[in-house]
Amino acid sequence: MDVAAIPGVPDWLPGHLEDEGIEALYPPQAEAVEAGVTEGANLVASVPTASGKTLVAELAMLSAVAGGESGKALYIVPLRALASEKAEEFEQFERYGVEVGVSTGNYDSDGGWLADKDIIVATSEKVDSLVRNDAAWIEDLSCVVTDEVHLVDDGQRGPTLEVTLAKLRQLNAGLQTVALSATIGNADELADWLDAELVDSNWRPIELQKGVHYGQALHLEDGSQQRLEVRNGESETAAIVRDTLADDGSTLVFVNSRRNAEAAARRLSSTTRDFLDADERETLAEIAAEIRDVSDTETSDDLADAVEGGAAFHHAGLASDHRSLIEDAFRDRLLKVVCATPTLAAGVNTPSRRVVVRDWRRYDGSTGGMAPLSVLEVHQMMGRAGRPGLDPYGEAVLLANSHDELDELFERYVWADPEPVRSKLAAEPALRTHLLATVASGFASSREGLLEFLERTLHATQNADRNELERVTDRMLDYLEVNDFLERDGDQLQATGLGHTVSRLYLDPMSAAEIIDGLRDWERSGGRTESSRTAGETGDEEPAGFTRASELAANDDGDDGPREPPSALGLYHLVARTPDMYELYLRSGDEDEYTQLAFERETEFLGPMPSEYEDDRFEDWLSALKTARLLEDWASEIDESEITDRYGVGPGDIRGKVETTQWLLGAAESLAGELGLNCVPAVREARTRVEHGVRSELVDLAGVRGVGRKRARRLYDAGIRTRADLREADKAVVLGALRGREKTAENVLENAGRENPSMDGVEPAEIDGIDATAGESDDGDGATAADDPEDQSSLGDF
DNA sequence: AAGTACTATATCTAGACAGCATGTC
DNA sequence: CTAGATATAGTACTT
Repeated sequence: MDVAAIPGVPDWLPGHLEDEGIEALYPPQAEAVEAGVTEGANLVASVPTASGKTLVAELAMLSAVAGGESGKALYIVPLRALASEKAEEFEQFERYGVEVGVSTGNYDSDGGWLADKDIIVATSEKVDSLVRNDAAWIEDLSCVVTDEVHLVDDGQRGPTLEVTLAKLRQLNAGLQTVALSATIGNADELADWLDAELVDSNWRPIELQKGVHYGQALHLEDGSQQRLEVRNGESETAAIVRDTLADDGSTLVFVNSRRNAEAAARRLSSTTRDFLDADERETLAEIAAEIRDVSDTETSDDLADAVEGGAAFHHAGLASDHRSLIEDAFRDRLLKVVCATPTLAAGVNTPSRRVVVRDWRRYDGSTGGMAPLSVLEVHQMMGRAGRPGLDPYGEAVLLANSHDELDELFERYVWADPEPVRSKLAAEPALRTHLLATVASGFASSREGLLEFLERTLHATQNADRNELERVTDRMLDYLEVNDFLERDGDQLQATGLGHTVSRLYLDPMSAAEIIDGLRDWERSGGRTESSRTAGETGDEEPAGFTRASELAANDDGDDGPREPPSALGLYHLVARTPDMYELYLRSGDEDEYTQLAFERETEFLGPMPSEYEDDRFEDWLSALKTARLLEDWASEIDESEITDRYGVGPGDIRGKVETTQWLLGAAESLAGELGLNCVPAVREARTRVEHGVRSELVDLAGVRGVGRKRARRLYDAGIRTRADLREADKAVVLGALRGREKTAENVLENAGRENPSMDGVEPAEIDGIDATAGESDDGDGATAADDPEDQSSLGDF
């Protein structure tokens, strides 16, 4: 189809597309247009990665935005990183007056309110949250596009997407719904659910050959074979990487664990190293240096070492700066190999000439062994092969080490159709969250109303039998009522004040209940007590250190009155055991170590400690303790490298934990405030400490922009203890504490509100323990966290 | 004594969304 | 119903 023939789009669009070199639509795009996607029709497009889904979305959104006075389009993505990536793509339309905005949990576009934007990109949870909080512009939407809609199959996050789409469609009867999916077996059911036209196609702009390597040959799905020799002492993967490099192509290797990714990258770097020219070596060395600057950890070092040889690993333990450095270097063809966990299969666009799916089984504790990856997941990985416009074709390869496995892999993955996508809504965690939110934001006010609302979900489309859904619904309504989030009056359901708060805070009601119980228990019991005793003990013999409150004595005059506030560790533990925080893995030896810690610090925990004999619960509780101590270490200014070492995590994991803790403690503060509890200041302090990674005495200083944990400590040690001190202090001392960096010092003073921050002519004072010439490089803007990676003064992910 | 090659054994396991408030002349 | 790669310690053998 000629671009000039597309109906319903703005006048400028055909010219724009031609400028971009697009003269004709790809077949699936043309099908979408014929199905009316530019004329308001609902559409489900099930097409391979990189086959032009984005243009379909753009056509839909632009036609919707251009059409009406207040038309507005929403683009829903599964990951924050995709939100920014997509928004950047859409910004090409800003020159035609189409404003693009982003909204995710940690980032809102600057330059005005979302209501002023024409296209808004957001994660599904953010959209859900915006609906719960009555964002006014939601009713102005004329088009919603959902990317990667097959993720409704995900047990954890799928229900959110499903319910959110149902809500958007209920709010706005005329809403055009476009859903983009990977190729799946039952796209027709999704179309059925969304009352949509269906484009179901396997067409790709670049040929993709799937195959299996076995022995000395690559067996391709078209029946052909290529000789691909594995040399002595060389791994199969290395042989493929070498073969691809001989043709000047790069390889993406998917493996099943972080450790495997790191080991594979290290080994493969000796293969790739031989193929680098002098320029590449130099640029890679620069990138390696940037990587080391991101964080001073072993992970960072290992990554930099591999990168110097032209290989890299990629997984969620990396800091986000690490990840984008790797992604960019791979796109620029500097890196010849990236060994990745599934982060990269679902994440930002990083195509490659060849893809090797090295591991097709992954450990799964719930099945007690290695479970095969789903066909969809493997196909998603394979779909990364072939860079549009750069490669003549893509190849995706599985590895077999027996003839039987060769056959099995062809059956199981190469020739197989992806599993059908199934709604996971009828599960307790999903329903307790979404039932409460649905009632709280007024979509239903009775059990029948709820069930009627649930008719709009994919679950209802896929399941004729409503029994299961009703059964779980009833159980969860009881749960919500018992915990005082919902009130029932006859048939009527109403959210309590608390229920509204929980829904708006975006907490799992079970997390809220845990937090509320913990905080209340603490206040009721005077800071420690019976309930912090091991539940399995009868109480005749109190463990040592059990009666701290009596030692503190001052207010020990009864049941009420001010209490000793909970400790940071206690609060971190409280939020760490909530279902909204995912658990750290307990390694061998950890169990003993944390059991001991649990008894040493018994008085600090909020709520009862489960008995050691309740295996599962106790283990979860210990795992939360491990997380809590990690957070406490972070909030005690322990070095990042020490923490990654001690807990066996990567720098990215620390950031992730810190971020979740900030959110949950923020929520805890709101709940405590609403319930009139006394611990609000303690909660706030624990949150601020974890946010900046500082002890309490630095909280004020670390709140100054440009001052992170390291700089705050240096300033403090130089005698500057508060933001106010910063406004008054001797500039020489400030400059000395900041290791002689003038720009940094000026910026910090300015951010602290000092009248004249200029450092002209100021000589840094000598300060004990600070080497004025060491470390910190001055890159010009001085006050950002980036010039001193250890500062970690900002949490920005983008 | 140090290096090498090999084997037995222990260890460990993917990912990642969400609140709020509020600034500055 | 279902494990396998890697790190590490240990061992035998060579140089």
